[in-house]
Amino acid sequence: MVVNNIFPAPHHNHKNCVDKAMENADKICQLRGVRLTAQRRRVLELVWGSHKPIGAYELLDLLYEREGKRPAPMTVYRALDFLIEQGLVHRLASLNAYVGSTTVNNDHNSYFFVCDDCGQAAEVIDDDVEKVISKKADRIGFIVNINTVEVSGRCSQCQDSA
Amino acid sequence: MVVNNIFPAPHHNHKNCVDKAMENADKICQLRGVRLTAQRRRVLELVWGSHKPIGAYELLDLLYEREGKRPAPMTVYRALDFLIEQGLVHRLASLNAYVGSTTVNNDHNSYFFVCDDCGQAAEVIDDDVEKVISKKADRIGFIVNINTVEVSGRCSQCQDSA
DNA sequence: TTTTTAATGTTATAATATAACATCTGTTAT
DNA sequence: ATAACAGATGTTATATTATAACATTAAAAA
Repeated sequence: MVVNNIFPAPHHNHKNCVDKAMENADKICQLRGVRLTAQRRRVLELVWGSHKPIGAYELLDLLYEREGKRPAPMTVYRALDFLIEQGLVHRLASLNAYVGSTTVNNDHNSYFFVCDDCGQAAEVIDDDVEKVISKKADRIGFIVNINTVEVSGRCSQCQDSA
Repeated sequence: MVVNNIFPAPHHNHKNCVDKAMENADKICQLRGVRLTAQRRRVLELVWGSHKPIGAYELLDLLYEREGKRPAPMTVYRALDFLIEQGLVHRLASLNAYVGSTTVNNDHNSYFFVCDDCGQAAEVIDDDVEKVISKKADRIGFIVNINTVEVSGRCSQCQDSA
């Protein structure tokens, strides 16, 4: 039985999510004394605006649509670098795509469920996976730096609409 | 305390590993009625020959060294596709690189520890991670297809030689 | 206001991966 | 044996993702 689906409902008002994320990002950057410049803000908005992980070149296309001119790839990659550094965005290695972080200023570990069908990604906070990994790591004398955990499959909504 | 380091010793005789892997691959392909052709065999040998995950274009370079002419990328990618399909090789998404599988014909789940320092990757068979993930997946009604679990950090040997 | 640091612009190119179609080779059926 | 077929390889072109290097501008600090 599905206790708690964490994938966003198909027709929820995503603008709210974006707005909240942007407010939060502003707050965090101010707190940290780093600059969420216009460019970075634009990119973060677009990343959040997409309901699924979005590629760097898709972001370029969207910037083109929005601003009338297509910036160089560097522009987007630099913004993404900053956002990732600040934990505002995650990169999904299995997709070469970027997604807004729902866990900023949260020192718990998170990982991702990615639906092969609708393409959405859900970030999960769950220390259990990290615990198991670090237990194993201890046993082999490995010092963990970064856990890349990306689980592909089918979300409950897509199963229902099969 | 390090109970069991699974990273290969720095100066072990790697040729043995390769030979065994190749024998095993021959056996498996025969059993399955699929063809481990000369090309595929060459690529598998080179993947295994590298003591760390190797990129597709590095493989091309090696093929050039070995055969005197550089094949087209397709050649290598096609061989890799086959090898991955047969579970003889894994692709590490976090590195865009390929590594010989130590767990062919083993239905247990495996994942990777990757040393940022020496670059080596160790494949671990350990159902615990998979169990934790699938428990979480159940709770959110997610049907798991593939687990991408790649843990970066520092292996015990590299810590010793710090 | 200088000076110096951080951010952005710009051009070029690296690195990874796939599409599409032609040809060859090994296997199966006749 | 040989025709027919399927699978594997060859070949050319191109898509996709990402970074390097250096010039310029804008913002913060001295």
